[in-house]
Amino acid sequence: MASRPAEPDALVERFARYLRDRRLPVTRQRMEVAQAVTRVADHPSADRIQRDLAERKIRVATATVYRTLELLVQSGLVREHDFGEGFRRFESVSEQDRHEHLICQRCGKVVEFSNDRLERMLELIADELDFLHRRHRIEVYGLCPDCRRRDLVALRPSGAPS
Amino acid sequence: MASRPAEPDALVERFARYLRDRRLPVTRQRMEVAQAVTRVADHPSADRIQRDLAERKIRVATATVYRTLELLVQSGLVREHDFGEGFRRFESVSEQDRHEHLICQRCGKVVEFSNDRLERMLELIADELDFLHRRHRIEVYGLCPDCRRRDLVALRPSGAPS
DNA sequence: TTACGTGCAAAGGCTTTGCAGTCGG
DNA sequence: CCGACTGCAAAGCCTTTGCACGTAA
Repeated sequence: MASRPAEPDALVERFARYLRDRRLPVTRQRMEVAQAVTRVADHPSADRIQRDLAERKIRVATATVYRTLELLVQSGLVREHDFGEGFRRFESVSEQDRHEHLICQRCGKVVEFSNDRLERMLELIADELDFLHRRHRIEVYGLCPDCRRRDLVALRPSGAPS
Repeated sequence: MASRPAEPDALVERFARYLRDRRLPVTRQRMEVAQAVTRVADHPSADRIQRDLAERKIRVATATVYRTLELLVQSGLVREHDFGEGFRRFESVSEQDRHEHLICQRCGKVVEFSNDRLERMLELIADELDFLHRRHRIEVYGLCPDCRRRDLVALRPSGAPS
């Protein structure tokens, strides 16, 4: 179900092409950030991306990380999310791959799912209300299988849950 | 379709009861903020609420607005939204009233809609993935009828859109 | 060469926190 | 009275901006 991120190299390559098409410099930093977005699993934040690069001894300034992410989003190669955590997350998009998210409220894990009927319904609903549908997002918050199980176990021994 | 906010007085009253039940002080500021959330249309931000109160010559500190909103959210009487604008919005909830949002990307207008099938589908999908569904949100971004029309008009006269 | 990018640090916008004074129950 | 709240200002967090220097093409 859940889509794997686009091949890192594929995204980097497409980003490079995007930049060249616009006569924009293809810099080391831009390529590194693009690569990190696909390399780091689970919808990384800007900070997470920067730390991933740091671990690999690649120093890129915070401002550059943000500026590059903005370019990636504009290019359509990366999707931006706000799960209400106080910071944004990013995710590489392999085209024609629409999917939504389940977010675990306990451990923060993010799982993807897709359902065509769901997507189409929203377009219809927008249409009925005379809205021009451009994009949408669907997020389900709850407990992932692991945390859900852990909850049950925690409840069993004695009496009341916290 | 779109639900009207709960009667202001109803919400204030229920909030007061909520506080009393927990032996928490029912203060003037708390009641004013609660009232403002339902009075101000269109999913106000904390700032919007504070300014609404200021216009009515009611001075409530920013911190108090935020602290009260947190209580309101915890009480379940108010829903919190993050439409990715860099700030949060709030909305009073008249119970058993589940609805989702259409957000105009041009003028920021927010329209509500509800669709039971949609809601149920998400519960089913979560279930299939062994997730415990607690809540979800669905947001459609696009152009409201007005802005959509304005766009057409703007395109008609001569050649290219801006 | 030259426009555009990068790093750095400072500034910004929203939200939270610490603390002394105040007030609801 | 006492615990909880309020206002105020400062601090926090993520993100953006200004500017001098560096670099892709």
